[in-house]
Amino acid sequence: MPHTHSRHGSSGDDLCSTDEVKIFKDEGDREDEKISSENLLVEEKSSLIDLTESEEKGHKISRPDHSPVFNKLDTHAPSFNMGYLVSPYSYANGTPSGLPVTMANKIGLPSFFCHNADPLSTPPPAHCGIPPYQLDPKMGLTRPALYPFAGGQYPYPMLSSDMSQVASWHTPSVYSASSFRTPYPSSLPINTTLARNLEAKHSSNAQSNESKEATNDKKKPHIKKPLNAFMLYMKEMRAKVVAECTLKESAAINQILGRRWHELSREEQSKYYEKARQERQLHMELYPGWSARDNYGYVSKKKKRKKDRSTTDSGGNNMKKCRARFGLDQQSQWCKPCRRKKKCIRYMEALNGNGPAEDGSCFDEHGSQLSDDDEDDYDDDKLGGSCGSADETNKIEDEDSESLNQSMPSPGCLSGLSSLQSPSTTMSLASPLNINANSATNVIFPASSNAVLIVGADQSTVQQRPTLVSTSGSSSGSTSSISTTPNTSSTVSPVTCMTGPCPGSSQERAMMLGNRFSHLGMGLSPPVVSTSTSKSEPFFKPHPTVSNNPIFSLPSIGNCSLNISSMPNTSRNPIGANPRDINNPLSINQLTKRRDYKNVDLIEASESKTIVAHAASSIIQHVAVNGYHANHSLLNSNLSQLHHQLNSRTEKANRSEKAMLSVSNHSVNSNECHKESDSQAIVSSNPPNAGSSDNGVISVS
DNA sequence: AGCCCTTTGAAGATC
DNA sequence: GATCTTCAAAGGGCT
Repeated sequence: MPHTHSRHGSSGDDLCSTDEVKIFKDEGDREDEKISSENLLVEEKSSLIDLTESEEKGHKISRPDHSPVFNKLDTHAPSFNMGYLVSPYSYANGTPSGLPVTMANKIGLPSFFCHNADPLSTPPPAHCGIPPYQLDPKMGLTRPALYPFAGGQYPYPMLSSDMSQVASWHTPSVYSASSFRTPYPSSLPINTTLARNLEAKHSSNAQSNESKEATNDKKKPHIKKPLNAFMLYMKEMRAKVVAECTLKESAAINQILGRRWHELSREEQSKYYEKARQERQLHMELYPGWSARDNYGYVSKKKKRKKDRSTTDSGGNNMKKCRARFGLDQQSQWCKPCRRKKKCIRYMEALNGNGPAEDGSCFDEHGSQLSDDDEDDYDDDKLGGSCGSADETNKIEDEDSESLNQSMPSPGCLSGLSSLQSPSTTMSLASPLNINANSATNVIFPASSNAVLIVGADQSTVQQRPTLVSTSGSSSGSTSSISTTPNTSSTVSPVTCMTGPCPGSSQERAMMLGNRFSHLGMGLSPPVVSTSTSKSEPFFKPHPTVSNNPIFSLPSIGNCSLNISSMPNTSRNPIGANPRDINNPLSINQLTKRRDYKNVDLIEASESKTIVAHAASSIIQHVAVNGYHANHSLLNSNLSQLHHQLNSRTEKANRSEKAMLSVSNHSVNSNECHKESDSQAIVSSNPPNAGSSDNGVISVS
């Protein structure tokens, strides 16, 4: 039950805060719920009966005794009936309380149980004459249940046979049906979980055993989780957004919805929290023994299986290299490299897809640790990047002399890092700032100062790795992202600077990259204290002040005016930082299109990127030493030069890039979805002019 | 065909 | 207790 006191007590500015979210959570003890319910009624819901309260006070047994719902229905306990049929809660805004839409749908409730079915919003007394549910083609039982089950297989096990109807036990019509009042054997399990419990209690009972077997035999119905507030909101608003927008991709739509969710007023959100709470409550009532745990692994069963298989294959003895596989006496069957003491091709092929890093480059064909000398042999192969696996990641720290080129630029490495991210903190490096980079690939460019540049890159590796960190509109179609600290939120720039002591050695850099890479994603500084005296500090300001940092409000570079500071500071994935961001000029669709250009001039692009990287590095160094000033002439001029260099060197590449960008811009501009708020994050992305700044992008922002 | 992406929130799992 | 992980909806994109 919502704690309204806190709801009104908190500042209304931060709708996104977790605290506020919790405000609307009913979770918590039912004790608390009872205690606070009266206040709630007074404050918000005085006009409506707090049926939950009555239910809890007079009907608290519903869950503990696990008694079949039928019994409850049979008794016509008002509390129960109303508790189920009419939401015990009303909305603060006066919206008639009804069963949550989804649950109502789920159980086949007529539309008047839906919150927005105004004419019938107030449910008639359960005993009143009500059109048979069969008459309602849409909301009746005939409609597809929200929780899909095989024909007539309403997830409520007890319903089983006839109780596909029970789906309708919530419906007034059924409720009034005489057949429904037929006492249902109380011994029948309410659901599988409850069945398990009951069976446990009566394990000695043969009958119970039988039913247990039957339960086991029967395919366990999948009871889905109740929808949370946001899910309910999405469900309700998706169609609207789709109608408003030309977007069809759910990922993009979800971004919009996510943003709008945060823009919702407190009251509006509370409505959905209420709905969600009701959903959960109803869900609890419907499936008393159900736990979210029951669904764990449901989605990822296949993944797990896959994983297990993979683990078994790669980690088990099945994956042996030639020597271990065939033995010394059958060297004729060894692959050539093995015979030459090089990488085991068979082994690698078997690993197929796991990336070169897993080819066991640190191990010999016997799987034993290699000495450095041995490793050198393998280096000759140049088959494997040094990144991508945990082992390799660790290696970065261990190998002092390993060049960053080996340890960093590999997309495989980045990909591996990206796999560490939390979905909620996923931030792609693809930035709206990166509109024009030719980069088909990227590079983590180690600046000699406090900066690390992420710019264009070695392409040879990228080509083979569809998933990679994308900085400048990489052709990577996958969402390449880097984990960031949860509280970080800003748009990444192609050139990411890090606060903190400059790693003087390659080891430091490697460690920094290895250990702090997650901070790079959004151009945010890791929680490293920067030297306060450093001139470069303003340039490499840590996250909290990122919005005030000049680097995030760089002067426009050519036609690419950057105004990152105006971007919404969402607590999660910043809009625009994501390739799938609908505001991102390099949204997924565009990235997808970009793929068409990916291989066109890859070499030229790569070459250009190297130049860019160096140039950007110089700029960074300069700024680090001399400090950064908005409209920094050096920066601008260098960028300008950079741009021209790029123009001249990658003219061909640019042509295709521009063509693509034109499409991209068109795509973005044609997106009617951008409300004012939505467009906040849109970086001005004018079609690139031939002469100015389309490449500026890389714009070291 | 099946997974991915993307969002927020709830809840279980893990440390 | 804090953090991580999974799942819930949706549907186009991708493999």
